Amino acid sequence: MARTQGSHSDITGPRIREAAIRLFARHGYAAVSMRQIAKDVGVQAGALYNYTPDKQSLLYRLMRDHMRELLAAYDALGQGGDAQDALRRFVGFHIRFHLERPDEVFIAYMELRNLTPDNFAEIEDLRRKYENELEGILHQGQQSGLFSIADTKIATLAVIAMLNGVMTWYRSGGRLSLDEVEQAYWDMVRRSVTA
Amino acid sequence: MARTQGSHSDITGPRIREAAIRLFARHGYAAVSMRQIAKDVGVQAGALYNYTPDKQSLLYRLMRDHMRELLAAYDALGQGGDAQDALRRFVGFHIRFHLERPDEVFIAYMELRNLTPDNFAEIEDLRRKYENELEGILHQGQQSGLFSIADTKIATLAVIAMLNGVMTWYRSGGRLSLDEVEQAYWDMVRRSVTA
DNA sequence: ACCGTATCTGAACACATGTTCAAATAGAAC
DNA sequence: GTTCTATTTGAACATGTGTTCAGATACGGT
Repeated sequence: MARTQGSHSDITGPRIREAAIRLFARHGYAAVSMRQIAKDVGVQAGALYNYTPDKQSLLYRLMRDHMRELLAAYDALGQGGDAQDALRRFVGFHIRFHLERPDEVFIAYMELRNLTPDNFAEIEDLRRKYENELEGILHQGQQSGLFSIADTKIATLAVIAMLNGVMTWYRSGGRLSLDEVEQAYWDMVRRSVTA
Repeated sequence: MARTQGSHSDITGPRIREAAIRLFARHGYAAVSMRQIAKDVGVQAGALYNYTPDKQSLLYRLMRDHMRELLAAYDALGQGGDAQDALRRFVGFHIRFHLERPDEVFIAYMELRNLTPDNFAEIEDLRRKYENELEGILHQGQQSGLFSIADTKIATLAVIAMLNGVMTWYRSGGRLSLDEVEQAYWDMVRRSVTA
């Protein structure tokens, strides 16, 4: 026995991605075996190697694609307005983008230590690019007198950490709507940097 | 060959703890084997089982003890002053306590998913207790008109997330002193909740 | 000096791991 | 209908996993 019905690269490829994302997010990269992923897809373990050279690359590509999507989506937002407008745009974007992909986000910042040094460096580079977008906003607001920030680097990381916290508890259909959550975080972020 | 020179429960026990903390923090619970821990201690894998019934309990006790220490240390801080004083005390305590134990902290919130359901529930209970301390402060400040917070539950988690961010970047001997870091975070936290 | 016990070793167990590959087959192209 | 190739299987490989345990040994008490 070998090739099964309905087998095709266009189908199996994405299904492997989806299964890996779900399983890595749920149990962690190290705790998930190639056989578990294969079983979830409905295929034997060996078949996975038509789509990834090894387990490490599977993780790396997941994270790399996620970070690229993040940067591309933020870029597509466009610019305009003053620093406060830009900050508000950033907060809203960050919350919504991340809540739409909880599994990818979880992986992207929980599995960094399971990347090889080379892969780690590349992902870190992408992450830095995103942080720089926020730091640029804060820096500009500080220059123009709109914000009052002791250290823009600290503030950047503090704001991102604060926003990331939303993923540890928010569940759609819960007590608060997405708009209410966004409003609450925006209030806190705005006040934490405003002069 | 068997029992080696200088072997004693009082020595090996703590060394196993320390090795497990370091290795779990560095590579993750699932990626660290009992043999690696044993090698780090300078002992055979079998010897570990004089100190822990199994690998899971090793992780659980690490996290449980850490959370208990956290709660005990915060309790020992004492009370007094208004909500703003209490909040300042909380911020300073949280930053300092967590920066003193980066490995334990890392484990305590990265390895939750590797706990059995029972163990997970117990750790979550302790974490909740700690969060309630902060929520109490915010709630009291809101009642007394000192703070202006839309939702104390969100604010609690946002503040803790913000403070936890410090551990992702702070290194002693870096650009900023501990006092400067504490001051910067306190400024942001205060402004984010103050009326 | 001897004994008893706490402590550790080393080997073993059964099973899981990532990865490779010849052989088998389903679907596309003609 | 035949051929060709992309795709999958199933078995195998070497190594690693958590855990157990009989036997060996060093230390504390007498």
